[in-house]
Amino acid sequence: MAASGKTIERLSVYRRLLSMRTFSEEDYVYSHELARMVSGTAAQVRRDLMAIGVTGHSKRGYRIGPLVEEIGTLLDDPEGTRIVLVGAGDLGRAVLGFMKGRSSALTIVGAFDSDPAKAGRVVHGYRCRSMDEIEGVIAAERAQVAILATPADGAQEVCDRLVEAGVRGIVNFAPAPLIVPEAVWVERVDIATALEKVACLIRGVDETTM
Amino acid sequence: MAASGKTIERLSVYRRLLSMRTFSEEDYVYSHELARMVSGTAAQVRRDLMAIGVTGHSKRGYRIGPLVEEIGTLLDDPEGTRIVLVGAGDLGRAVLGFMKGRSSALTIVGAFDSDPAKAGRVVHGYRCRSMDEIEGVIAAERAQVAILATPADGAQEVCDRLVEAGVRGIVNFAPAPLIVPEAVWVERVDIATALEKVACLIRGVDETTM
DNA sequence: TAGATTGTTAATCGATTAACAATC
DNA sequence: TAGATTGTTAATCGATTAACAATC
Repeated sequence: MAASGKTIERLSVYRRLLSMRTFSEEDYVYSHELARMVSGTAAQVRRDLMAIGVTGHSKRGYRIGPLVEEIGTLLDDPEGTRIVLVGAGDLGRAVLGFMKGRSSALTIVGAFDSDPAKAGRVVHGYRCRSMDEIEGVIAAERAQVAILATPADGAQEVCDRLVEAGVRGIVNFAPAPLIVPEAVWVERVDIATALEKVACLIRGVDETTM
Repeated sequence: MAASGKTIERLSVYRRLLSMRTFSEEDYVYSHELARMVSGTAAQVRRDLMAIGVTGHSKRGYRIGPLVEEIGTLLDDPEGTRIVLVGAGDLGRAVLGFMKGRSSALTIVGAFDSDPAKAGRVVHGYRCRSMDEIEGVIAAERAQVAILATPADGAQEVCDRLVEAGVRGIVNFAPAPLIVPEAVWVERVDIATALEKVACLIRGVDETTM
């Protein structure tokens, strides 16, 4: 029941991996097979699955069907998660493309941009709206999550509006830290930092290997 | 000297925050100020700065100029990091937009797409090339890092080519885990998982607060 | 049976936080 | 001085890994 953030991330990956391939009702997977796929350890996989109460078979491993279903019980809100996207630039467009035709558990209920010129434009099947409408849409659709794909400038201001309007979770692509009330969860996706980290770590690897 | 991955991430954020505002040679910052900006603790900031050997002043805090410079000494390769981008879809475009006119420490030396129709097209000032050329460009430019912004299908195949061509670090946006030799560092940026995690955690928060 | 895998506890590892003497 | 901050060690916390009895 008490699954940590890391466990949740890995469960999400397990599910995606298992869903990518078609499997029959009778297919099983071993913990070490899942581990190899995610470059982890079998013990960790078993612990993750223990956290959601999935139980395996000591000779055949875990039945894939029930496993995927049980991950869904943890990850997916049975009433669905409704998401607004702010920022219809390249990144916002990429996210919309990602979402199009994906799981019904996550639904984009509105895309917004501060640029009035973008209002009305249709991106990947989603109509871009003016920021004026965002509070109304969040309320009407009961959106719980926002994706912030704006530049750093003004990100905090948008964030404040989102929180005020009732959003409880934010995926933040803006290269700026957000200050939010404790009840709001912010998941940072920091592309610039990811790049700098890789550039730095491959230098460290060199030192160690030399 | 021995900075962990987490410390490197935070140092990258500190630097960006400090660089965003203009400061004079005489400006100082306290550990608790930096901590508040990143929603961390002052002790953690001091530990991070200790790791790069930066020393503060017991009454005024840390001088910003030398601090930013010292972070650069750790993060930036003095000879620069040359990066190839694979996948010129929405996401690849977003990354190119990000990089345009940024720090000289990271340079995009080539953008590639498997779609021959995209070859020759110019995106954010970068000319998109055919995948046939990628090994040549990596060798000629001595590119150390690749950004993988392709769909999951074929990501592993592209990855293998990159590694074979000499790339030692990969920022992986493709929703697929990559199998690489131990000497290659993969930094995963998983948009789908970030969304699922937020959607899941805001439910958990509810339970705890109730 | 023999062999391989699960479920789970104990041991390890690493990172964060608390605490406080030293400093200005 | 009094008060606030740094530098650093010790304590805590959490997550990962190792280990192994139970199971098939």
